Amino acid sequence: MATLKQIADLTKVSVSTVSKVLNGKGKVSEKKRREILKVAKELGYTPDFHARTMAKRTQITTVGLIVPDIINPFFARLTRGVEKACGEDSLVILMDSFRDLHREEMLIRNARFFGVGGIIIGNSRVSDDLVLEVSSYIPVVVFDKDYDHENVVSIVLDNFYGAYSATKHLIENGCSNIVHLGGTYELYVSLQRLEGYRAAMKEFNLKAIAYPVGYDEDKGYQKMKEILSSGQRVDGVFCMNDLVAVGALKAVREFSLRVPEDIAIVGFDDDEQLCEVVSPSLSSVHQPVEEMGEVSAKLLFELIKGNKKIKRYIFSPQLVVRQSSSKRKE
Amino acid sequence: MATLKQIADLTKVSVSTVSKVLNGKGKVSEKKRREILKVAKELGYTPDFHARTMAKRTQITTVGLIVPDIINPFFARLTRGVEKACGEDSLVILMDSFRDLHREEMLIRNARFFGVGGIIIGNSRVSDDLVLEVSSYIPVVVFDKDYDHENVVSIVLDNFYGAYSATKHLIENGCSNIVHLGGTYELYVSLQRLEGYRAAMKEFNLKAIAYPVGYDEDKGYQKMKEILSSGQRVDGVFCMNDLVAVGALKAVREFSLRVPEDIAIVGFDDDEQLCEVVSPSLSSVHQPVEEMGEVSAKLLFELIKGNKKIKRYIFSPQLVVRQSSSKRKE
DNA sequence: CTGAAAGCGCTAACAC
DNA sequence: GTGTTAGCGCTTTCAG
Repeated sequence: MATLKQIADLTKVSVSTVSKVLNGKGKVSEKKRREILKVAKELGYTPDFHARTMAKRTQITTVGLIVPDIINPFFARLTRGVEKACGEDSLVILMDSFRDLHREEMLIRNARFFGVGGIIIGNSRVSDDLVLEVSSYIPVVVFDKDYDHENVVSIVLDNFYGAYSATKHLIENGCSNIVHLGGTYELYVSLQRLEGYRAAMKEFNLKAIAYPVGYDEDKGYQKMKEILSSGQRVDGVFCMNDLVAVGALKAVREFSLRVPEDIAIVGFDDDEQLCEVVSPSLSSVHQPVEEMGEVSAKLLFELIKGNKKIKRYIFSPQLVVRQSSSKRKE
Repeated sequence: MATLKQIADLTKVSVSTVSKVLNGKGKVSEKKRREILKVAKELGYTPDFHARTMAKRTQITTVGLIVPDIINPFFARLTRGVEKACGEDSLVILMDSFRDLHREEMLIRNARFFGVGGIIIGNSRVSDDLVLEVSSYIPVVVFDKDYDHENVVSIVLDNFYGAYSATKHLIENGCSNIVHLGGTYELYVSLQRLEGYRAAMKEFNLKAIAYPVGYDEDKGYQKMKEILSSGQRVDGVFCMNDLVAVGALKAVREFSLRVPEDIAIVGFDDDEQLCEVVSPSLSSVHQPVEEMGEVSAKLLFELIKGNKKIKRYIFSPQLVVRQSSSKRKE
């Protein structure tokens, strides 16, 4: 790597003169300037990033974004949002844990050695201790869970409301035997959605029937098949996420039942790529993921700047009605 | 930010002693060591990344990964691969151009000021001039196109072969009136796939009928509807990508034709999330994207290390047969 | 054991 | 106009 000094030696001037020319500052004779520019180009000179940020006061802040799985559209969208919030003067260092919790903790713990100004943890499963530990060194943004530490802000989605409105929608569209295919209950998010579902059912004096199912298509498929085989009366299904819903949809079709006429289905997350491709298209509770990513980055910048006022930011999900649950008023 | 000097002052020792303790090097009296560790923790000391990389010889190499759209599963997978290749000692700076060519060029041009060791350009539309310009400063890995410059290596997929084998597969499964819904022909990739299709058709003395259609679902849907409305005989469709194929599938279903019995369909890219969710599931030509990402990172590291021997790396796609084109032998 | 000193590459006063 | 100097925060000889 070419350095200022090399250029200086080659052109018989001082380092500072070279620096001036290359940065277009101060006055330098046209002759030297030409010579310097020429040599710099020949050498393919590129200023050393680290040296420069050390010498200057003004740093480019880099944010460490830790996701469990960049292939998952949810996190890809989140990433997009974060990227958007980083204008010209911030960089995103992406760290994928490949769904390995151990690796994830390692990444979080090491992040501070990589010169990031702060980190965004796009996952709700991190241990509280780790968050607290890391936040004593650098600002942290986390999702889905509140922390009362001055270097941490959390972004939460109103899962309760999302589940509530999805369930209510099913009810208002004529369903009365609505089951909930939920996530495993050790996850906070799953519990909140379960509660939202229950609240809506209770409000209309309907019996809540919920199963902890899981998070992928097959889980939804298997459980739904089981339910239908058992002869249990069902005319509506509210699912933990879109994948589970797609699985349920598959099972319903196998039983030659119509969606939404016989059974209406609503998912959660609103992965458009998925919801609009299946037929009938799937109604789902939309999370403003991209916006959430954008806001998390902005809040991180605030934290880095020293603004300690913000503790959390709540987003409201919104139901997107598609074919799988509409026109069902009887 | 706490510095070594602050700790040194507070503990009445020299900077170098503090450095030794914090790095576990050299011999330091137990008493001082304790004191230093204690103060360091209190201050929430974190070594300055830039200062450290400057002082040490051993740098963490960071790779700049430029993608047009991280939400697109193709690029998400590519990113995954790159991440995988970066072990403990490399970081990925992700830069999303949001499909804005102008922004993309800006990102590529600026990358070198961010201290990256090299960049991977996950897009085939960049201008040759830009690639050449940037590669005079830092190593570059590009896709789909060859360059004869010592600081550039390219990763290419054998699109011709992929298209050829997909088409041949359709023929061998009993199709003879096979149309190709292709991409726009200004894209190199589209042309290669078109040629592969043609080659296979020619080999079996069948008439090639190809249309430049585009890249999204709606394009495939519209064109297929048009074709079916026209009464043209069709029993097989080979599409530019999976989205187009899904669109075509939709159109075929609307005409109450069976897939694959009446019309078999094959896509390209093998986006599993998509292919396995539609029904019937979609056959597709698989690109080993993740592996491509991994290899591109590895080659970039070679380039950075000074290995100038590798110029390009070719990947072979592989057909994945699913319901939309199978069991059709008559 | 401990610390002074040099230096990584660059910037920014401040002299000349 | 141009060069000297003093750091930025850290690591690493090398004396003591």
